[in-house]
Amino acid sequence: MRADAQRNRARILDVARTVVEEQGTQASLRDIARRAEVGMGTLYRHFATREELLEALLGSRFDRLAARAGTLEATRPPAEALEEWLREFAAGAATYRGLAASMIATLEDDASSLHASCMAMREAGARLLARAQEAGHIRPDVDGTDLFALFSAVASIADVAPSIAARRDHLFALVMEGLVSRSR
Amino acid sequence: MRADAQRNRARILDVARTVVEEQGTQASLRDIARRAEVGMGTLYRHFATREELLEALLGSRFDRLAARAGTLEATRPPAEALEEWLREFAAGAATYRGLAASMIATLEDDASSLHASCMAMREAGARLLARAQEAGHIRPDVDGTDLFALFSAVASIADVAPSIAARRDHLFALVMEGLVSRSR
DNA sequence: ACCTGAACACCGTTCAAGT
DNA sequence: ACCTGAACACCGTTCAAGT
Repeated sequence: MRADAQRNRARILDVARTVVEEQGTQASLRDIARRAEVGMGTLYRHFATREELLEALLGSRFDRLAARAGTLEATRPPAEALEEWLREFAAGAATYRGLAASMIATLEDDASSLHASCMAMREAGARLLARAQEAGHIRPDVDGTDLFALFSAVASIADVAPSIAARRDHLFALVMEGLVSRSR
Repeated sequence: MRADAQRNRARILDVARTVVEEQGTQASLRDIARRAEVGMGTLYRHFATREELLEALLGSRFDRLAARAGTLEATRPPAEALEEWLREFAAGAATYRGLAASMIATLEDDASSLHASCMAMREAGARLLARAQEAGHIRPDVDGTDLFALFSAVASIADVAPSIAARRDHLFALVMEGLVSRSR
């Protein structure tokens, strides 16, 4: 990559981080280009879609969270590992406004650049879920998609309604309760 | 109201119903005006905000659901009344794509034309919740806002991801499980 | 009193023209 | 190779001009 291209790419990512922090994952791409002092075409050349930009911004976080599931699986009892992972997942989903919604969109759209890293992360969580189910802690009629859907749903609504954001943890706890086996 | 104004209003509402059915609550207002064969100014004269239009489209549904809570309270045992009402609430939230999200937005925005009717409906649900709590069926640490947040969250995510829409009922059931008292 | 549609300020996306 | 910025097709919202 040419040196000026490299510089532009870095500038765009830098500015994008700030703008997404301010406006959420639906931030204006035009605004990002403007503030990076770069033509629209340059932004599109480096990131052909909004999802490519988000992947560059967030992909490593998803990878880290996927790896984290492996660590927790090796070091903690099943129920505790799952709960801790979900706590970290929820915290990650709150990184940027709209992120939970972007992750949900990824479910349907396997052309999305966020698809692969999100799926890997979901699958890592699903393994912790399966382990907790084998240990009898979690209802057997729940799968990884249910888990992801419920936690993402609560995260995405909290993004949109600040008054609900205040009770995020409580809502996560209530959802968690619903997944726990009745007879232990 | 002048006769032509009355006709225009009716036309707009008619077309809006169709377009919102097609595109969801975020439907293009321009498109509605176009298809109603009416100037943009006319649409704005009759419905100053998108929420006013939605209220005209949906207000009576909310009122009906609020009234339904009273009926259920009078005719069914507490737990059953709450569950049935939530079932109907969830079905209503699925009327239009984006409706659950619009209702959630209403929480923060008390200037919204949907605010009053939504709040009345939520309060009706909250009364059923309180009754089920007094009967010991539902955890005491849940309030009407929790109830609304959780069910709306699941409804709104199902709007966005068809693959999740298929398991709506299952997700509602899981959430419901989380609200039920452990010791009965 | 009410209606129309152009005007304005924004998008996202594409692409001819430049270096 | 890469960049620029105008062009295009859309928005929502407002408002002068018409009837």
